[in-house]
Amino acid sequence: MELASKYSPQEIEKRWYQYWIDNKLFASKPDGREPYTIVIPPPNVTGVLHMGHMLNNTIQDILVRKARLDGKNACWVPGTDHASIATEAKVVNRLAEQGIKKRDLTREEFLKHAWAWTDEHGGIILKQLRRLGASCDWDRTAFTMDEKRSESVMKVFVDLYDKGLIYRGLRMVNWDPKAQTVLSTEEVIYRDEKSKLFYLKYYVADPENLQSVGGKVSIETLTQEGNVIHKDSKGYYAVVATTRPETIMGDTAMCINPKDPKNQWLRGHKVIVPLVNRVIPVIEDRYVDIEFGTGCLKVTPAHDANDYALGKTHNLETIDIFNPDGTLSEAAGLYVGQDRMDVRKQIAIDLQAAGLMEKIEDYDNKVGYSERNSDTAVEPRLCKQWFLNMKHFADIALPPVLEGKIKFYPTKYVTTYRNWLENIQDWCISRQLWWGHRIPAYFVNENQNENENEEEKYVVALTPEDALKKAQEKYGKNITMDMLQRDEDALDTWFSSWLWPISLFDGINNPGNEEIKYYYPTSVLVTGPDIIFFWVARMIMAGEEYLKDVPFRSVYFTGIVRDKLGRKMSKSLGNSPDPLGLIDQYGADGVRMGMLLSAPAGNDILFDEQLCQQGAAFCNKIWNAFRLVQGWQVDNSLQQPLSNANASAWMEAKIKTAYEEINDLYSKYRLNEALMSVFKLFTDEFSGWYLEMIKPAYQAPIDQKTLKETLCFFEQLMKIIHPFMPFITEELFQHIAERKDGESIMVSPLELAAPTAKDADIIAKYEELKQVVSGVRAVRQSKNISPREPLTLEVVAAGADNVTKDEALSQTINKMASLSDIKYVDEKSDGTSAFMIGTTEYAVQLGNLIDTEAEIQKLEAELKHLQGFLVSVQKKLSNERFVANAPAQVVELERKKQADAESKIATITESLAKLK
RNA sequence: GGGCGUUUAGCUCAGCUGGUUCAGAGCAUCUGCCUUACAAGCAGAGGGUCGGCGGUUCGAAUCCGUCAACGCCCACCA
Repeated sequence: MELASKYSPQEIEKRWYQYWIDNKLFASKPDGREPYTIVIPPPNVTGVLHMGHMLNNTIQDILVRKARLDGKNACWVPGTDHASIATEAKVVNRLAEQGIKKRDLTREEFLKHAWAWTDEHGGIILKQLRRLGASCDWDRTAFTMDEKRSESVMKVFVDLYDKGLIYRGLRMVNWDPKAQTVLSTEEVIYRDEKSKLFYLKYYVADPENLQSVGGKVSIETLTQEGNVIHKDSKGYYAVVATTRPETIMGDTAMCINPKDPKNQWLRGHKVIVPLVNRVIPVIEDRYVDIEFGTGCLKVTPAHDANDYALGKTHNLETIDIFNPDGTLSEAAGLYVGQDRMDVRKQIAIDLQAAGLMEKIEDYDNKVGYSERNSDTAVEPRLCKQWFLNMKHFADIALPPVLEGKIKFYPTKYVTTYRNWLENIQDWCISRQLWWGHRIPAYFVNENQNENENEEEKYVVALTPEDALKKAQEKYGKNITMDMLQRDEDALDTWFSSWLWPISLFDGINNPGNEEIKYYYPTSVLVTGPDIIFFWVARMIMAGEEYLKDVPFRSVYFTGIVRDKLGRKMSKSLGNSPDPLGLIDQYGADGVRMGMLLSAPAGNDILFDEQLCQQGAAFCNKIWNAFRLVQGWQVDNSLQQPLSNANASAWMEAKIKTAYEEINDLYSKYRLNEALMSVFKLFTDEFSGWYLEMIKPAYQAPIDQKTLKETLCFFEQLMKIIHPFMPFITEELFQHIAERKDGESIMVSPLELAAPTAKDADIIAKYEELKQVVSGVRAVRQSKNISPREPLTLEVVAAGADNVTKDEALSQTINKMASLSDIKYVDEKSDGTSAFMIGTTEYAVQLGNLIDTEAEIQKLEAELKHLQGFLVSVQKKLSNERFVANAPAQVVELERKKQADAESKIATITESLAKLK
């Protein structure tokens, strides 16, 4: 069969993927083998594949394929996440484009649209993963909102409520005015922002009493005591610095630090909120930072978490001036209906016009934004929500990581994890969204009348029937079904994700079933450190709570994929390549290698398309190496030459040794290094040296044994490469030998013995051999001699153990270095160029090509280097403290270095003398 | 403000508990080769005071201290 000289992946990749699917090679069922389980971090159901997914899923596929090759029962479970906020926002936007407003729809109508969108876009991303070669068990594909997963979520909610771990409470929470929902603290990201610090005038409401403050002292005295008193034509006033002037309508106090000498004069007084003209008390609290601004703080209990705390302590009124969409409410009295950001601009102007603005300064501020709506600032808001008590979960989730039951790669994230858990806050799990798992709580509304102040009555139950029963037990027999109203809110997406490793195997609905027992705990989780709190930690919590065991044994944290300049990939920069386009261009194998080459665990990867090119080139290399081997004609009458037998022994030793290293790297998740080892093993050792050693002369046949061994090596190498490059390796695996239909490299274990001391000896011999060959080649290069021009090599005063003394090895040297002869001499001839390997001198006869002057220069340079080296060694050895303190081995080594250097110097000096 | 991490060749990184000529790899660069497997290739070569300073030690890229730059995470300074 004739193979093209260039490897073209497109057709081959498509064909083998179909073959794997047809033969159910990705499918897994519990059996007697050791399980190896990975659950995919479910991408958003409406998402599209990006470079981050490529990296993450390439890594997972490599690990899964490696496990499969090692004979484990590998199971990689795919699925998607409903991503409630993101998806709901997309649906809302899409509806808006059609002129439909969410609020005009009923919940059911809205959900119909959402499901339509999901069905339309859902799973596109999973299809794209197939192009990459992802070996997921597709029959297991799950969705966080499918029946089993939803049921699990409901059960867990009810269970945790019954355990007293879920509660409903009035808290200051983070409100996203765009999505109009609450967010958890983790979903708020703080960004530095250049903003303004406004200094507002709060006039003292009762100036006539000022002098009496602090015991009938005068203004002058107060000033002398360190008070900073402001006064203008309109009277005395305090100055309050704020970044949010639009919230003054919600001010219900001004606060000073009781120890602040600047503001003693304000104690016990009342001040007037500018523009609003409301009179508010001056309260005192040590919370206030004396150094910040003027030391006067406006207190807006409804719109700031700290102010809320102050309000509670000092019994202040709470005025909520915002509507849920971020516009000003009736309660504000001013600017009603306008957006808070517009009001901020406008009120600054109005304050200034009214002479109520002392000054405006530039200020670097931190502003919280929704993790999902990065353009909308989060608003602190007071409302009733559902919370999960995290203290309990932190207590059960910390030990497994600290004790190493779960290993993090890289380990530095253990600290991050611990810090978070040790300072954890309760998790707000309710969201004012429709797309998601509806909270199974039922409010009992006896008079069918919403009243904020009335104490809430509710029950939590799996079904309306259960709810009714519970409600009757709790609130009396008179409760009827139509008095029950199910909570409109949905749960935070992560409240379903945290069950993922359990719910995928139905471990909540069907505890102790065969699958959960077999596949759980999963082997490894591959994900980004950005969701260590959102997801990783919470899965550990759920695992410990429901299975009393960790959800995974290791976590491999990948980095962020950046462009080669280190910038994040983004649509606006246009620096994010289209993953499928890359696969079209370089083949999936090439792209996989490109992704992996620069991706140590936990480091950001600087993606450079060039690396995909290198991957594609490697495929081509493999392809052509195979072309070479399969083109050889066998002559059964030929005996295997000794040189081939030796080369074969060497190659075997080399593969065994490399394989051991590679396995070690796998175990440490150092996949990029493993790939590099694989790459060098194939390119340098196998193709560059071994194949060249055994390659028959042009059109000459090869002996059967060598060919058989070579094909065996080839197959072993394909198996070693397979996890990284599944397609080309499957293709060649099928070419190497007759395979039955359904056979696959995927499930053909590679069993190699551990390397022995004998292997190490062989490898050492061949390293020396390579050095001799390279030495000769270097002489050729520097003298501009054709690679094919036969040369004679002299070995000066060769010991019995010199490589060239071995018949087989010397044959190989002759072949690789194009030598016509190797001669053993006591003294090298005239007209040679020499080099040293260890303490042996080799000389290439050049006849009249020799340039004596250049030769002398070369030797003198080397001599100088050696003499310098010798001095440093001697210095060490003449240091008594070194000889006394260093281990004997080390001293011995230095002695050997000294002896070797002296011997080399002698040789070179002699050569120089001769040349001169 | 607190914590963590990084700094080694032009680029990306490896160098574990100090001691093999330890200063490495891949890519890039330069030079020579269209040698019938592969020019997406082969052969050869150059290139670094291991961020700065100080210390411990017979010996430091490696351990300690300190400074600097960069990055990440956490934190209620309006």
